[in-house]
Amino acid sequence: MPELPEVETTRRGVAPYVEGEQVDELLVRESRLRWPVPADLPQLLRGQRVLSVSRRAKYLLFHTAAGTLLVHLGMSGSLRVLRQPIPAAGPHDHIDLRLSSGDCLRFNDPRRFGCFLWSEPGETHPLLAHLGPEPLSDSFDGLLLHRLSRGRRGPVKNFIMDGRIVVGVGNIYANEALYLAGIRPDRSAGRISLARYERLSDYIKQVLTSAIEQGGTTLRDFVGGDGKPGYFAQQLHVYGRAGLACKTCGGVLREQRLAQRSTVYCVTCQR
DNA sequence: CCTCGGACCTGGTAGC
DNA sequence: TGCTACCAGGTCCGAG
Repeated sequence: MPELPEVETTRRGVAPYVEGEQVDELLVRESRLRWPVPADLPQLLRGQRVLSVSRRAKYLLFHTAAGTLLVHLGMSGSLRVLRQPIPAAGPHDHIDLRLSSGDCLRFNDPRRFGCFLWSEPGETHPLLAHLGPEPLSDSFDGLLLHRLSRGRRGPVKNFIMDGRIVVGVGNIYANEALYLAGIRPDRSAGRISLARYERLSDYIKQVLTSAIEQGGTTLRDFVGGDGKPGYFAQQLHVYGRAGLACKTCGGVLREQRLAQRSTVYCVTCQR
């Protein structure tokens, strides 16, 4: 599920239940995630108070005085808050974080592309060391995209999905933002003007912001029973609509694979 | 440095 | 109904 908006929605959903609480136990049922869960992670976390939950790119960061727990949801991961009585773990419920309140933060991830890692106080985890700016921050704009794209020949869609350029732009929103900006996904990044990059950065911000706002309507799902984080009720213009009519011109939306990812665009409205 | 393809996994669905 | 092939919201890594 997790594009940036859903990770942020998860953060907002779990933070009220986790912040200020002490970790009673980290229960690891399956340690074979994208990277092995460190064997000493339960010991490192036990008794620690979670001071805050923040987000960097698509990583959730649980800060404690002893260090920071890094969580990534990969392609299929989710975190849910469970209240007492805590239901039995089901398939793919790999990790439980038991809190002193009696609540439980449960990690489920069928594909196991997610991760639970640790970083010591004051050190930047290697996975976070070379990340680009947050898309919703002021340091991300068209000027940055224009500057970093000079000389690059690869498709602009790959460029904006490169976490070293800007983080958090996943496949769905890359497709959507390029459509809204009127830019063909396969155009060379280095041959796009500053004006068009300003338009593109604006739409990236807009589409992520509105998706986060809509994600906010599903917060209760993180506490409740079946816990399927709702998919964004967001109106998608192109993603998943190959072969259907462009909402602007009525033409048939075309599909192409870029970097092995499904890419949908309108040949008329995107140049 | 840049770009590309493969890799890691499981589950759902389309097609035969 | 059953089997197979392909696809899926991410992103790291190594080869060229």
